[in-house]
Amino acid sequence: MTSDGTGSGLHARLLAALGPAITSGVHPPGTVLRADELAERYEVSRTVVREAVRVLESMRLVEVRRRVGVTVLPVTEWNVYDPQVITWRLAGADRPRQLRSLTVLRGAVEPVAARLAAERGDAGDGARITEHALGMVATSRGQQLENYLVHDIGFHHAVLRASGNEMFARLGDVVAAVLTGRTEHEVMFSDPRQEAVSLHVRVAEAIREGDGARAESTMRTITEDALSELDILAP
Amino acid sequence: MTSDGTGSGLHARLLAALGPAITSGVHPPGTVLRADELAERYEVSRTVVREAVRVLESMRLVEVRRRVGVTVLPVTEWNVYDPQVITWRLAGADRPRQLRSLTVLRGAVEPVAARLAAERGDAGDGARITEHALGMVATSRGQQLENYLVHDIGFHHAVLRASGNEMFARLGDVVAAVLTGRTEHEVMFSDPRQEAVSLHVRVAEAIREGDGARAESTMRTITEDALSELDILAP
DNA sequence: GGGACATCAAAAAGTCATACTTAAAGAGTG
DNA sequence: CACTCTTTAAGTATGACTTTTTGATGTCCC
Repeated sequence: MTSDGTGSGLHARLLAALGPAITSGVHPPGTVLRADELAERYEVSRTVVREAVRVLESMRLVEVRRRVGVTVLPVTEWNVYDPQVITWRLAGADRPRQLRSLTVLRGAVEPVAARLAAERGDAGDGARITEHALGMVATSRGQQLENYLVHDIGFHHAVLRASGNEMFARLGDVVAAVLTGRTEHEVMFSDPRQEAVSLHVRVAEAIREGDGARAESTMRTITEDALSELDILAP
Repeated sequence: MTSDGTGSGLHARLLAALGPAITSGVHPPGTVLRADELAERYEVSRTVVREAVRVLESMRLVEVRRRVGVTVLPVTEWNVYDPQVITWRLAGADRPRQLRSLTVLRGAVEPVAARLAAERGDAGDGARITEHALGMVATSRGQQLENYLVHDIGFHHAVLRASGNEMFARLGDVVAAVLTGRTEHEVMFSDPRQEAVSLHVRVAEAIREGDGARAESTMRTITEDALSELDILAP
């Protein structure tokens, strides 16, 4: 398996070249690419180009019409929930905007997910969530950011899954990407704030106790903090 | 342009056959399809099959490995935010479950979107939203469900766009699909409830006045009503 | 003369068949 | 148990041909 986005085949490699090129604005909306030209430029067969283009089309990054070619669509058309598109955009130029959009989305979804987890989750869910919250506590001091991140991601993932809602659960990867990005790129030299850690523990408690309202409001504090943190970094 | 999902090319038609077949469980997870077999069954060339399969792969409905074939992935892998996947699932057997997931998602997102619309939206946004709310009022009596639906969709779409958040805005189509489905399939012989209509008007007012808290809580009432409505229909 | 409509040719994607390469699962062997 | 070897199905390349669409050319009628 290829751990990064780049698959094994030529089509996947072409996709990994074209996708970021489009989302980063190298080929701005309205640009028309011709399939033959792409085949020549990237030294692959038309077969390969067609497959990659079909995928871009399904992501609504491009539209392909006969006698015209492959036209890059405006951002408003893009399937911004597609994991690949999210990855490409997070890696590219409008990373800050993307990070903000996703954090706002988290702010809408995670508190509700926490409430549902408290109301509908079973003991196993509560245990998993608590386990990660405690893991965060254990790794919150002494420059163990990597391990802390694992538990942070695990915590949010577990809550989203425990909500029992499929759409929420699928946002786990998005949250993971945001948290990872924060640790990697943004300023986070020091240990995480103890206040943030304790909020996670309190969410876990509320969920275990089945207290939906408290789980929701506490989680809302967490997501609001995440948003303010962004505002401080990029006002 | 093809008004329905079925595109013009053979690959699109094959996709429109395979996608629903997978999401509806005709080919349950774990099923292995061979490309050659598909080409024969649907009487198309391997080129066409490959293009369709590549798209299914990018939706994470299938995984394709050499020497194995095209394997249908478990539901937990599917890109459930992909508009096409949503459409297919709404048209298929697990429509009720899908409708519920989406309605819960609406319940998380729309109230927050309404607050943001009130806090950040401009006069034009307010005007558009109000226009649709009034349109709902005007069409709420006398069996004008079709026109009512147009304004209902327009209202929610306008609020989501006015939120200024790209991710929220992209959920407009999802909401439209849910509302359309409700009108078409579920019991909705009679005129809409006046109470629901007036809630929309009040959200519009709150947004125009920049009252984020009121916009949020009123919208929350709307989405909670939508959820209870589902509970009544499918407990 | 000018606008509306029909016709036509070129361009680029769409489709197909074929030949060949490559990776990997599974059998067979030491 | 590890190693090799065969077989299988996907991956890639290419050439020939079809189809759609657009923009240009041209014609007719007002």
